[in-house]
Amino acid sequence: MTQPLRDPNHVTAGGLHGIFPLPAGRTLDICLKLHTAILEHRLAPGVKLSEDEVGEIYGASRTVVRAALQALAHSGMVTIEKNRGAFVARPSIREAHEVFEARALIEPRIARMAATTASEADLRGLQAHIDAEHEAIAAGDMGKALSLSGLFHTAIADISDHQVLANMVRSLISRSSLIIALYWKRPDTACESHSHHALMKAFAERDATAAEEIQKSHIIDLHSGLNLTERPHHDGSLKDILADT
Amino acid sequence: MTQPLRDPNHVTAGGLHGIFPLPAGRTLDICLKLHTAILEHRLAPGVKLSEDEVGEIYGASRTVVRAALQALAHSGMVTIEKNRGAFVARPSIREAHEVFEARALIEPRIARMAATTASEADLRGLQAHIDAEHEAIAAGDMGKALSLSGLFHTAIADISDHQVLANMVRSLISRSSLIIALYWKRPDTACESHSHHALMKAFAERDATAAEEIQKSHIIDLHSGLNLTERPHHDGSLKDILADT
DNA sequence: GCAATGATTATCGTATACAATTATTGTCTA
DNA sequence: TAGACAATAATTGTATACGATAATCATTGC
Repeated sequence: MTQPLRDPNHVTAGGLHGIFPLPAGRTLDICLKLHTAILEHRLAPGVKLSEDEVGEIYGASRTVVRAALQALAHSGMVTIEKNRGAFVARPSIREAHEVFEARALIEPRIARMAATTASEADLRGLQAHIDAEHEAIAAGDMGKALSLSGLFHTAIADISDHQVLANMVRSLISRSSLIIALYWKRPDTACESHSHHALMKAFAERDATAAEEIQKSHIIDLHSGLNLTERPHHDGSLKDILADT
Repeated sequence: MTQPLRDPNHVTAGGLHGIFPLPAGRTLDICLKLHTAILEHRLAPGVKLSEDEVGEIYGASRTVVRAALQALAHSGMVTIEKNRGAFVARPSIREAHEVFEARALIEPRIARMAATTASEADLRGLQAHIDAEHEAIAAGDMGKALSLSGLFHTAIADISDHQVLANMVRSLISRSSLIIALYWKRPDTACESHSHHALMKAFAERDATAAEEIQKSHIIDLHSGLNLTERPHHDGSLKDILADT
């Protein structure tokens, strides 16, 4: 009988658990809310997250907000600067390369494992994920579509049943969301969802080798879809946000 | 010109930076002290880390101790249970397998990269590491020897110059220390240091492929040196500590 | 007009106090 | 004596207050 990797009262809700080893509570709530806001590109890289401000929004004291921000810093989504505060992270070009190199190493292995462990219910869940993604694209909600695209990868990680690697993947995907916000070439391209379909097919056929290779080339595609030759256009400061008007 | 991955005031001292994205200060100090204490097996898995107690030892208030414990929880060295407190983590058998599987995936790649990027100074540094390890073994300080053995792997990760993967390796090695404390078969075996020698040789010859394969089999060896069939002998509770007498 | 400098303001770092929860101990009863 | 229950003690969760640091802006001198 296998025992859980961490304590059971470490939340398992929402599907994006695991990166935050926090007991359930308001701290975890704030983590999750900020996390999804970043994943949906409603919080741009570089935006300042003042403790007082966040605390007022969510009705919590600075103590709990601080803990949440530090947790987010550990997962790489937030940068904390001494005596200056917390900001939504702004991954460098170098970090962008490294994150996608790491994904290209880990995720194909994850896909291989998931291909053998996926249940029928898992496959239906993945398909529902793809459908929701299409729906969001049709509705023009690009933030949500991108978020779901990432969540598809984390769902595979969950299916693989390798919690250590799955947590790494989750962290990498969260950072990828920031990287895409900063460096994505074609803002309105339908996000490679045909790769996701191909993966689904490999899973359905229990073809582990195919799943591994599809995932690898998919991530290399994503990597090459980035413009990593120049500094990002806007850096999150108010000046740059309003520069277009 | 490459820019640093994180903010420069995120400490770079001591060689085990990187897992703790904290600004320099007392919180980071306490993190590092507890971290090395765990790595040197002076803090056994399951030991309770009371906030008041730790705070009194290091002369800090609970606020800063709490932050340190949460940081350690994020790197997987500490488990926090709601309303019960923080404990040195006690990795399950399953997690032990997963950690070494992850290492077997990532570290060979790291070794390959390090073989091409290592400078002469890097090689001298690694050799010094090995020497220090031998010295500790000769002095009978097994805790320090084991700690240095792990630090050898993190040193390679640093040399590889891939910060994202290097941080993952650091976290995995820290957890490996706990796993070894719980599951190591032969308490007094000279810890495979001949593998480290072989790696050094591959680095010196710039043989990336050899380095990759040596590292892979080295980690598989470590994995197979664990007794992962039964629950750990003692779990940190008084009952189990005194059960032998 | 522009740059340097000093006071002001806002924000973070830390300590401490109180509330909530859990663990322990002592007592009672079957 | 073993088990259940209640009171007590200890520890964590959270809020708030104070001191320290950095950014801002007005003022002054060139």
